Amino acid sequence: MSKCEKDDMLRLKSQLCFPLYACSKEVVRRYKPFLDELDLTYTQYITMMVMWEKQEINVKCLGQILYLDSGTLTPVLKKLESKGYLTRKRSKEDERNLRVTITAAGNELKERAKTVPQQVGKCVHLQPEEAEELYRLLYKILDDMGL
Amino acid sequence: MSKCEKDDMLRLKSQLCFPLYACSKEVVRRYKPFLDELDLTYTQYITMMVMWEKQEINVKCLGQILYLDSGTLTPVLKKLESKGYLTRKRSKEDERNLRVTITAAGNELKERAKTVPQQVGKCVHLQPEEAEELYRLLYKILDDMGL
DNA sequence: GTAAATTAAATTGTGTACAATACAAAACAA
DNA sequence: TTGTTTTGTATTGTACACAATTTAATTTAC
Repeated sequence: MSKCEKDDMLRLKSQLCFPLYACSKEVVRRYKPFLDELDLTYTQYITMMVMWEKQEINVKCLGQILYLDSGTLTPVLKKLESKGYLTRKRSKEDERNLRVTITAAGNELKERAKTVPQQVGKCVHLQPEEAEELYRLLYKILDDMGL
Repeated sequence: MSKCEKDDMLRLKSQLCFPLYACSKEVVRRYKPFLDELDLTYTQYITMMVMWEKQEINVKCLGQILYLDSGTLTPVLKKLESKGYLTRKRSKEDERNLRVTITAAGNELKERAKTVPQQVGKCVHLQPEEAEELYRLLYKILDDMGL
């Protein structure tokens, strides 16, 4: 077998986009075993995180927060509705807006999800200052690219 | 409309996984206009980056470098083969291995792709030291999670 | 030397992502 | 007003991403 070591992959390694892409996928993968217990996918999980916070929101707004469009959100929200965690209803004032509202069951799920962040955190061994710096740099890029 | 500002999204913002996930997607999106000119998707692009470097490799090996499995790579490689950028052939020594080899056309594509990194780089305004630190932290996480 | 285990790819099924399009409701303009 | 534009959501089509399964080839264990 030829060399599989990741030495002199200068081009790939020099791009910054690649470790970002790979790291994102690997970290999300670390969530899977814990989210499986809640029968949630990662996308459903981050959607519920917003719902726990906001309780009620429309799709556009949700998409701005999650950096997702209606093409992605519509099926996710329908799935979460079918699981009984939220309801979808057109706004009376403006029929274009779809109001997404969390249900009691949705709020109860928060209790069960409480330990997920810490459990995943155990898989990523960064010093607090490092995590903070990483956090700062990622948001600098995000803000910079202009939501 | 209710508040769409991303204030007090403490939960979402405190997770580190989320900015990683969002940032990865947004940066990849920045590649699209440039990759469109080459008729390459992002996944095809990073695959070609490895091929430009290695010239020949098997699928397993490629997957380890790109953090992708055969389920993702097989269709990508077939697509790149149909575009004439590489060939796929079982290894003589071990028929289980599929050798992926870059073609002359594949190598020629490298010339046209040369400017992509700098063009995307213009969209992300990090200081060199910041980029280096981000790079270091991402690879620390990746290495830490054990390829 | 053959059965069992392992390995590498491919296939299948589910779930994103997102561009492009469609469509209906609301805002705007002449 | 009535026609035009904009806006919010849904739909369609393409392309990942990955777990799980399958298949075929090689290795191993005995």
